[in-house]
Amino acid sequence: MRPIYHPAKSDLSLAGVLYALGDPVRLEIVKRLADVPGLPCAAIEVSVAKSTLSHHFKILREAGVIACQKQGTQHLNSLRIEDLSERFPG
Amino acid sequence: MRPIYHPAKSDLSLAGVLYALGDPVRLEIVKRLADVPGLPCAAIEVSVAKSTLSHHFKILREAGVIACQKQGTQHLNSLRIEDLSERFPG
DNA sequence: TTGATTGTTCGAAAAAATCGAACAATTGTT
DNA sequence: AACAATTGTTCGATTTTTTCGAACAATCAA
Repeated sequence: MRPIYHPAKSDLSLAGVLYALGDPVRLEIVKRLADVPGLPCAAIEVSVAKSTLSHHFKILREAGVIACQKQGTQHLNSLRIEDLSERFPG
Repeated sequence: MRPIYHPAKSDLSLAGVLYALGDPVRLEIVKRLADVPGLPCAAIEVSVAKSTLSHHFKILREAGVIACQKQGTQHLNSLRIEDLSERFPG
């Protein structure tokens, strides 16, 4: 089990973050996480295959929008709000 | 010469706008237009073919990020800042 | 061990982006 | 008018990205 990769705050790019947010499914994920932090992937009901959903989480994670932490069989996700607002004020 | 299509303010979607902004070339265009409103397409120097650049402007236009006005042979572009900030406060 | 749960990886199919060439509209020049 | 120059769009082909289902991996519980 390798550790899950997360980019450093200084590595986040605005285009990358906007790209990650610019998909209806991923935006929905972010909205849900904004309301309820710590959700596992499976708690998001969207109409895509689970492999696609996994891909969307990866995009969000690698863009620095969310952080992911393994707990048992599930992955708990939360927004990196602080990092994002410090890196891109406004 | 048909008129150029622009979506109504009420038709703008957040995912659509973020999608339009989530590309390095389009983000660069928006940054340029934020500094200098009224630029024609040709005034943006980016490393893509002009047909691709035309496509990027179309994406931005149809997402409601920019407005386009024909003047002679060129198309003058500007940001729809007011519409965007009213539609998506914050 | 066996089965259930949660999520990832893989290869193939579908969708979107990119390019160059051809085209269209307008302006200026002869 | 005719011609060329400028600005941008449209077209078809190629490349890249997204999506899916199936197989796989990791963890927990009985």
